[in-house]
Amino acid sequence: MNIGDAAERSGLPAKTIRYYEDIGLLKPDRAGNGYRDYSTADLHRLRFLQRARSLGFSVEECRQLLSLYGDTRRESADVKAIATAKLDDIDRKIRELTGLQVMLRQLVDSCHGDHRPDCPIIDGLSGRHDLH
Amino acid sequence: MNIGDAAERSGLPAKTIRYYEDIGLLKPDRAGNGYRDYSTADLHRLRFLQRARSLGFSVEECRQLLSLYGDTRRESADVKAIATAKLDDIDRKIRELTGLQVMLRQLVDSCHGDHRPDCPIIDGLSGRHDLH
DNA sequence: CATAGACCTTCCAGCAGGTGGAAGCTCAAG
DNA sequence: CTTGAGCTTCCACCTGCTGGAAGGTCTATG
Repeated sequence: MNIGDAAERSGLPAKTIRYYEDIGLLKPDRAGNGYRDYSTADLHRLRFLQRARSLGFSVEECRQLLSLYGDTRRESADVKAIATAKLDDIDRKIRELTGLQVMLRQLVDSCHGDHRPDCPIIDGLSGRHDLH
Repeated sequence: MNIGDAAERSGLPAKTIRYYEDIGLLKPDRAGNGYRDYSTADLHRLRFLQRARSLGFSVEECRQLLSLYGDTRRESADVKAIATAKLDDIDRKIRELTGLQVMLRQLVDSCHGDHRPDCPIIDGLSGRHDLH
């Protein structure tokens, strides 16, 4: 399978697939004409990467997961540890963003948004008033 | 005030402060010895940057906000528009992360996390089962 | 058989937003 | 006078791609 098909079937751009090969996440065969030739196993790896990346795993985490993926003697607990750490990250990010949301909402709501030059958002960000 | 003090008082690393100068976000004076000399106005800008960046504004958005900040004839509505757009971004990010959280939580909860080699997380990420 | 256009290849550059380190100057304390 | 902290510039590197140039290849049509 050519890279275009692999791209379409994995949901990843061809550029990204070549990049993943560059950094050693997969090594597809080459056809006689020099074109990359993706097997169904390669396609599995690509789909795995697409999902894991979109779930917020870093490329390095994906690399770890892929090495566990290919290892039939791996322990389920190893994988769970990575996923659980990621879940903690996500929890933290949501909490941070929610904090920002509250702060920014306060700023926006206190702004009259008209033609007067004074603006509570600018004042708030400049630290003239304490937002906490 | 030297860069070290400015760093401590603004909450930004000295490296980052120099970087912000490089990209034209501020232009502190220079003392006779060549050291950067930060005024209280500079410090305001740095604190502004620290807060705005931590609130998720991009550097370019900060640049816009700073130009509005210094412009006494700016319209409050301009600032409100930027902040409101940012709030939408944050809402969207929180929704996305919450989606990921649900998915990943399902995977982690379905994983027995023991010494057996089969692992629902790997299986889920590899697309063998549909998660939706 | 020629040619057009879609596909593939490699390589090089750049994006955001910094961070790390080397080499060298300056300042304050003892 | 020396030591160590702090400052300077410059250059490279980080993540995770993305865009583009220059060129080879494949397929359909005339």
